[in-house]
Amino acid sequence: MSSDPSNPVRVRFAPSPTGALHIGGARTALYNWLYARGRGGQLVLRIEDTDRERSTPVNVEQILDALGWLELDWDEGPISQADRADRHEEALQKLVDAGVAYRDSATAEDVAAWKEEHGNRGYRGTPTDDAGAAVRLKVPDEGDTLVADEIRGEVRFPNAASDDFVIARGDGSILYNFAVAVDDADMGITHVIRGDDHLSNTPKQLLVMQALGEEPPRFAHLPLLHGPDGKKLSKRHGAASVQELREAGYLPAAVRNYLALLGWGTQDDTTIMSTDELIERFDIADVGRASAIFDEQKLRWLNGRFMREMDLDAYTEVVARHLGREPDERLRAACEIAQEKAQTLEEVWPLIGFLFEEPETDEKAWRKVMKDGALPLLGDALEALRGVEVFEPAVLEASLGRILAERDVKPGKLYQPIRVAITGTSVSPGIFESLAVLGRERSLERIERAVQRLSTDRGGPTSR
RNA sequence: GGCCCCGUGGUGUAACGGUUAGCACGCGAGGUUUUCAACCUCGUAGCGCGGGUUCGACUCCCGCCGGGGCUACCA
Repeated sequence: MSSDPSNPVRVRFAPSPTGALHIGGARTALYNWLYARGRGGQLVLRIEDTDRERSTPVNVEQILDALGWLELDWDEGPISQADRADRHEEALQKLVDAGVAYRDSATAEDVAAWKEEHGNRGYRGTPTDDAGAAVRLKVPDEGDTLVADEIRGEVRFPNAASDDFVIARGDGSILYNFAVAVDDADMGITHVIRGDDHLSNTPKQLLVMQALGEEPPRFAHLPLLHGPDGKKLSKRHGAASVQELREAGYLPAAVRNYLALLGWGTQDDTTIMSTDELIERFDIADVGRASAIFDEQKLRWLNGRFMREMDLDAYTEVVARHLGREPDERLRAACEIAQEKAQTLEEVWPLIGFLFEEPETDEKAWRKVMKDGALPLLGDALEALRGVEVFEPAVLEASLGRILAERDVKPGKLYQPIRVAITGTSVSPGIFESLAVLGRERSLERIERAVQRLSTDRGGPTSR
């Protein structure tokens, strides 16, 4: 686990630049980061800003933003591939001059035809002088290209089955498998940790590095992530990107913990870990080989654990940021009584909203709770609340408790009507705490209103 | 078609050539309780299939089945 300071670990992460940071990509980034941090190295980003084929808008900012939210830090690699063009051209020329790459005018159809004739073998082209032809790398006919994968072990790819693949288009622009190999070498990348879908690309990149005479990095290919239906994870599976996770009210620390556990586990069954502990314990060699399904339920649970363990100031802070409010005293008081109940930041407001604005009454809850007996009990409650010395939970509990004894009713008979009266719903923080934070004046107001409505309903046509 | 990867309960995982196959989420039951949560207790459910190797396979080998990836002048 020790790192050689003269040869620092540099792991690189290359997210797809076409949109939001996908959850699978986030896990890859996290593993890269944990591994780098655990070795005293750094995470290096390589983002392609060119996407000519699909012509989708490239959104680098969005990805950097998501990584920042996850609280991962990085070293910026080449963001603009245009800036790398000279270097790519140079490497390409070197290979052509050395005769390990050659121009070939064959088109995709030509290659298909060639395979028709030669069977399922790797395509081998015919060198041409045509300067407008694509450049292909020569792949040996014999032997295997060996990928020494940190997770999969040694994987062999027979060279004979591999095409002389195109590394530069006819117009001179270079292709991905060539560009990454050159960039990784130039950036001094020591480890490439990425999705399984790149395993088959690895021999190509290895071949390029070999031809260039560069020392290849170590590779680790992670199992892919799928949605609950077993299909590739996508939008229709709910939250599929880091941005959506943030909007749903998850905490970065919880997301890191959860993502780390998606493909990796500890031998002693530890589940909840701080990020320092993750860094300490994580090793890429321990990552599993089977693809995993992203299931939000466990994330919710884990997030709830993290939220409950925060200290009140920090909690108030993140809640305020999520709600776009000021973390003032009132919000702090609201957070205090709601903290143990919410699993995500999104769930906080429904619990405390009644403290900030007039609640809308949940009619279903009203009908369920405002039954016979509610009216006189609410009357008693009003009286008790008016007469109470200080509006504090313990005092309120004692005072309202006396009504229970006098009337000989179960607690729910009294507390649920009060709850619905002041919060509008049957689900809220503790009733005494809720009353205390809401304050005497507004509590009385809302209960009076409920009493009024109850009285009216009784005499109305809907009563029996 | 060719090449490659993968297969432990519903989900994420742990372990091991020999254990009653562990833990967590979920789910179910009970407890606690002013609602909902939280918390506590108990429970539920798994080694894809078939051959080998072995005294003994979830574990090693082969085949099959199933899932996935690559097979672009995409990244």
